[in-house]
Amino acid sequence: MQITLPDGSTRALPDGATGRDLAQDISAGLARAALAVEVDGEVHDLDRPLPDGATVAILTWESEGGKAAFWHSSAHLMAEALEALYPGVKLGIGPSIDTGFYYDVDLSETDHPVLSADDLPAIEKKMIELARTDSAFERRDVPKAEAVAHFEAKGDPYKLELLEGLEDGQITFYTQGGFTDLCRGPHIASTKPIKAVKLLSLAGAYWRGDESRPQLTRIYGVSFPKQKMLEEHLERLELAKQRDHRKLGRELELFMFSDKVGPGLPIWLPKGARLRETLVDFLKEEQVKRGYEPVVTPHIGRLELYRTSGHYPYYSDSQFPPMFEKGAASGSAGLGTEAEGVSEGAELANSGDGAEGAAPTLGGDEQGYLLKPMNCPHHTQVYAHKPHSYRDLPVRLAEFGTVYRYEQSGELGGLTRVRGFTQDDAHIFCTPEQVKDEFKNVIDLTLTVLKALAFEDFTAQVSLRDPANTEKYIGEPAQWDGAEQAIREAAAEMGLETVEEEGEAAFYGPKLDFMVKDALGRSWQLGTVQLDYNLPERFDLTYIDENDQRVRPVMIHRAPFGSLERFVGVMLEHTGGNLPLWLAPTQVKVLPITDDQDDYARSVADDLKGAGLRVEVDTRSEKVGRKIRDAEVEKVPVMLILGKNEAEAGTVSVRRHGLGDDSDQGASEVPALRQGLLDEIARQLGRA
RNA sequence: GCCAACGUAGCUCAGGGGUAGAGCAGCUCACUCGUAAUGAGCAGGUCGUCGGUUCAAAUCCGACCGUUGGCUCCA
Repeated sequence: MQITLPDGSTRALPDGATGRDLAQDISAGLARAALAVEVDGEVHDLDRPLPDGATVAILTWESEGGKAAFWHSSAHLMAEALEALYPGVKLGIGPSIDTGFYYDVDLSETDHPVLSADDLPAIEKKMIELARTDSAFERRDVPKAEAVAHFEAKGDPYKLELLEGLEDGQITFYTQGGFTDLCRGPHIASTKPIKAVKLLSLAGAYWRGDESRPQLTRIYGVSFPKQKMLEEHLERLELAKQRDHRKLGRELELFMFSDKVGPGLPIWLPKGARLRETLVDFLKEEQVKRGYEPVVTPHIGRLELYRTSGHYPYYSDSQFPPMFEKGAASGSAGLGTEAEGVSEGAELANSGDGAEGAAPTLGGDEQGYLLKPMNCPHHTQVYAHKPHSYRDLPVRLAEFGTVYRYEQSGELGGLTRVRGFTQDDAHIFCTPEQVKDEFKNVIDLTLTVLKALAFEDFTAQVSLRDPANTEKYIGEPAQWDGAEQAIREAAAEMGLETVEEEGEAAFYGPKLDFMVKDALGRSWQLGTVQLDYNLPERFDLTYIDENDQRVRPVMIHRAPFGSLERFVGVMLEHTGGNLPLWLAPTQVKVLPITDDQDDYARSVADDLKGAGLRVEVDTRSEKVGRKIRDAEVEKVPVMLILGKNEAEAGTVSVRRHGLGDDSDQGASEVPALRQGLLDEIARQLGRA
């Protein structure tokens, strides 16, 4: 038979040859490294016969598919170890993931129902012991009835439930050693290559991700073909922790949290506020250039506003409970408008079944106020305050609006998931024909912002309707087709590469999201551009078209940063806290060598401050070495070292963060330095 | 919210049934110094909160508060 390799070349093999035979045919080294094969795009076991005419790639540890097979096999190995250590354990699912593998297990009927981190080393040990037996992973087709009988005998309800969703004739078992699992595969050939295992963490995980189902114990782990690779992996995890924005935020004194203020409510310290304001100023300028008009709206709004928008009470479990006016008819829970009443409401929500239990009532006519969970309802009122002509459109209303959402306590984390945050929000009201140009305008803005921050590894995702389920979306199908096409074209014309995801659109419109990964590899959504057919309808927004007809505008929600909090968090992790000059809270630190130079240092600082730079002078009674070290630790981009020579010559000696001593000792003139820094900032902002 | 771990000085962490310890940071003094930590002294904590066990609790138990990882990667 003929097999095509990824490079297009072909090879003739005897009928019934397997992936292993192919690897062997290419080279003995490849055969040793081979973990699995990719046959016409699908990953298979090494020892399955290859179909004639297939395109086949040999997968090693270096490929994603190879790693996936390795880790998936490691999950089975862990399951085998668990069965050996904890007889009676029931197994959920155990896939490979991007960073290793996990298995969800139910230990409730074993003699060790609660697993703790202390138990993990024993499981690792057992896994290694089992791996050394060099047991083959054997695949077997199993009739459904036999599979059901197998798991009934074993008493495993989870596997039985999984079987319900599978067709007879498509069911396979894999066995290694004394362990057999329902599994589609693929697997590596044997347990032998699994040389190093580390079980990393334990977590509760609801069966099938459903809170109403039993909670299983999820064990996360990672494994490698060499001990050294595991050590390197653990080192990388340690290094990633150094870049954690929570650690950097504390060390650089950017932000904090206070138990007294409340969980998930970040407090910006002076240096963090400088950073934040710099970001805001930059974006405000870019927005003005692009035709946005700033507006300012209150932090609360009547419940009626949110009933009209549809956010209340529909999303009430993700909102802080409403405030009711004193003496209002509904005061059954005794909530007043005073601060005490409000915080008590929040506590109620915390101990109850979400805010629904906490809200005094959810009656349809309650008068009261809601802390705003988004800015759009307010902005519709700005648009609605006067009639609009098609000649006015698009109307672009921008506000750095602080919003509050009652995230579940377990969801909170650093600056990436908080309960109070500021969106760089804007709402564009336009005609359907303008949608494409508006998307282009927003993409341009977003790319400008990401470029100024040297963000390169982000992905842009276009979220489309689920074509199989069109009735759950509001608006005309033709409108959707047009809009989805407009987004695609806008992205293409702006040179933005996108991935498309069907079924990820909101019910009210398609969207374009910008996603990035944090230091630990978790994915976060930052910027977003969302089309909305819903709110203009609900608020009865209109404009008069050229035929003197009242028609609906299209609304676009957009936030290039998403939230300032999350954006700063992710940016700190990307830069490791080494912020670009334009953004650093302290841009320049002046370091006089002895106090004889203090006055000169202050005069240099004043000169630079006059040009708008953020400058500090270190006049402590310390040696320069110490002053430099502290400035380096604070990650100040520019240090100016001033001694007797500089003071006499009227020059400065420049040291850049992270670069050590530079060669121009004492050689820079202050005006040239000042201009150089200003030019550098302009370049970073794309304004050179 | 649920599962697991954690919570000791501003930070990093040690200790552990007999009422607390280090380094750094801070303050004072001396030192006036040329590219990543000058020295000495001083001060700083009701060991997250509340309750229980005990002659005695930071230590053991419970509840609560908070932090962290996970609960969306589908045999």
